[in-house]
Amino acid sequence: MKQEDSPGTDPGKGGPRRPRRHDPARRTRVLDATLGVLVSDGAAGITHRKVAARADVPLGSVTYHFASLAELRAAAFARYVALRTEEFAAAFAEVRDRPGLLDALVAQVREATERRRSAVLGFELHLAALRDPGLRALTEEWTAASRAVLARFTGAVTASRLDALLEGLILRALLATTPEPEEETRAALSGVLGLPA
Amino acid sequence: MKQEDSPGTDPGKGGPRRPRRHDPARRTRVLDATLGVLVSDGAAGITHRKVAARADVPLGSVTYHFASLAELRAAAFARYVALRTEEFAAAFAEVRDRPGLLDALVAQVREATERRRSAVLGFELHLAALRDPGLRALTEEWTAASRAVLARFTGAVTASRLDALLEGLILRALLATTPEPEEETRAALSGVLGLPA
Amino acid sequence: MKQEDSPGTDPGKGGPRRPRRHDPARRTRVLDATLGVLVSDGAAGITHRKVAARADVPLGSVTYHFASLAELRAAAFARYVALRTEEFAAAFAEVRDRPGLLDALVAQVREATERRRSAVLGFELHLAALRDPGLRALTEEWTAASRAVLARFTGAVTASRLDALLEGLILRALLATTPEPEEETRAALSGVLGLPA
Amino acid sequence: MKQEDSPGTDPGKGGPRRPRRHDPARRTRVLDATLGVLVSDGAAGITHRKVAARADVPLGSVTYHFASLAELRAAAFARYVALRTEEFAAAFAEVRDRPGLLDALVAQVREATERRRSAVLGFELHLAALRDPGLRALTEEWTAASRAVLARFTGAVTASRLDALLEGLILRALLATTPEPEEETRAALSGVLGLPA
DNA sequence: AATGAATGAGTGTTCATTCAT
DNA sequence: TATGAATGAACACTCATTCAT
Repeated sequence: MKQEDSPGTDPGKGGPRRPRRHDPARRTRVLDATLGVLVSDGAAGITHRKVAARADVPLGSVTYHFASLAELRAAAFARYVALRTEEFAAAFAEVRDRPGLLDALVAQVREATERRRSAVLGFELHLAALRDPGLRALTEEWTAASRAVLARFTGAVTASRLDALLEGLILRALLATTPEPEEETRAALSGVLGLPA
Repeated sequence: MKQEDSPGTDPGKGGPRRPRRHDPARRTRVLDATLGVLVSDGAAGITHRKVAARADVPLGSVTYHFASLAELRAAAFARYVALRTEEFAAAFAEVRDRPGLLDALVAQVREATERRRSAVLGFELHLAALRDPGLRALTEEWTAASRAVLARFTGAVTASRLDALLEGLILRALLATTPEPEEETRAALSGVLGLPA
Repeated sequence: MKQEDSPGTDPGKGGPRRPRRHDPARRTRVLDATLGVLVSDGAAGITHRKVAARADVPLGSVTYHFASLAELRAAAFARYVALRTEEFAAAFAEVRDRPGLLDALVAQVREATERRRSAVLGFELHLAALRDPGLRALTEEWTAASRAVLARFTGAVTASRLDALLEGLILRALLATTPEPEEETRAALSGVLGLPA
Repeated sequence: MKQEDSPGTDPGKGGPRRPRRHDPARRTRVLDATLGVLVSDGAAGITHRKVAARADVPLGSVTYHFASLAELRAAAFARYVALRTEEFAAAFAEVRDRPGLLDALVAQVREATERRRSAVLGFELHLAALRDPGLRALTEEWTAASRAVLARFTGAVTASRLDALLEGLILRALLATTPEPEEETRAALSGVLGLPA
């Protein structure tokens, strides 16, 4: 909270100093840092200072690239949706039939508990959008993209049901202290898919 | 340490003054005010000041009854679960058969969009519990209570699926800009219940 | 910060409950607790709550027995002086000659570093009296009593010098990270006493 | 987040308004204000607000330059030691022989009662260091510097005794309601110096 | 006589934002 | 273009004190 020494000198304590100028990836690095803060501290825990520290950029750099906290938050959520949508599509890219689809869906639930990070971000976005209609477009886009991935195998109606159930299953899985057996997850999804349990 | 106005006088700005001592229901009123703030501003938006203003009690009264914000938040969530559990049970009290159950479930989704308040509180609790394991006991208790209500009609396994699907459907319904037709909701739930769509 | 259960019941968690009425030693217990807080947190760190907790009496009991914090502080200092004066006199009660006096004085310095508590209290009183003339009478009384003890062996003038040097030596001893050898302490006091080093 | 008055206008209540930006000496002014508060109210009486008011800077400026109160306090004490050490050295700069040294020492005691300010600061530092080992380095540095000044005339051993006695004499002088005659002070110091009284 | 609920001023600290450089 | 000093509102929390019981 005070720069005692001139920048560029004293490479000594506390990590690399900052001779950084011209840093084209900075915007992206700031957004990734923002997602990190979002996971740790929630949407309301995002502050310019925390983001700047995590991205290792000067405080002024954050306010320079993003006019307000709200803009920063929205941009970070948008980046999350872009990343997550791609990831989701990739998870189903190799799927060829219904049993394969079921496997992939079950894996989604399992992986959510293994890497809470992404799931927490998703719920943060949901809750933020519940309050801020400005984010609603983003959540709809996301939902539509997810359904489109699933609809390739099932048709729109079933895709929609699957998607809702998936959401509910992931939330339950994240909150459970004793995890449900994977067979039950599989059976629940099978039912909606019209497959034998 | 500085008495700006004599008590009882100056009803001028900002509403009625406060001759209130001895107020046994105060704790509860503070909790209800906290739930109100929670709905408006989210878990991180809870502040002693907002709660005090909404409950029409002095600031010190909030900190007196709840040693910390975390304690206040936890107590408010606990009150929500108690209220919501009772409400949920009541909604299924008159149900006698599977078609009746289906009606009641569909009504839950419909009502969530009509009275966002309670649904938002539920998701706030979920997200808070995702970060704070201390709240996990409360969410588990809540989930168990909800499943118990449903299990009366369906058995434990189906109740669990219904509960997860219900959660997902409600979230989707709350976030949708164009609401899904109620028939689709009904059909999705019917599938899990094993009823003809 | 809230008494959930009726007093007298629940002897369970957190130490003995409080069936205490009629407690004639309470005033004294409160004062001793105040001295404890004084040592830990300094004169400005005294609060009704800390004192009440340490004395295991209800908050109201402290304000009941002592009309204000200042009164409580003054009473605690007075108790300290009474205790310390007696202790000091006792330390010299068996002294019969100058060499014995020297030994006793050196012991005072040594013991100050061993039991910082009393020394810290003494300096707290000095500093408080520096600001609050109302405490000056107490410090003078204390100084006079100390000098009187020493004067029994040395006459008033030397007693006064000894007392001042003792104060300085104790302060230095308390603050030194590497303690001075006891021989040096002995030599310094010897000089004032007119004894061969 | 709320601009009550436009900057530069309203010179009305409470002194001149603040168009002050760019103020490189601000850190030092804040430290001097802190020493002022320290003298008036003691170490525990230091608050950001009192310091800000005394330095005539906004509250945020104090917290900006000093990350915590403890840091502010430590920096203020360090500044005091620097100033006081220089002053002490200056007081003995012209001393050429033992009688001159005695005069200078007696003057130190006399001046302490005349300008209590500095003496009080010294005792505040002692007491603070008694509790906070982090300040011990500062007090040791100070003691070493003082002894070094005196040792120029007397050798290390006598310097140490003189220093301790000086401390005790000053404390007694500050607390006495009826001041001791200067001759007694002189005699006490003479004894340690090995000069004829 | 004794208690603890109640109150609101005051604390340290964090922060979004502005702006001179 | 980019930075960080600067500002004041807001925050959680502590507290001396008052007062109804």
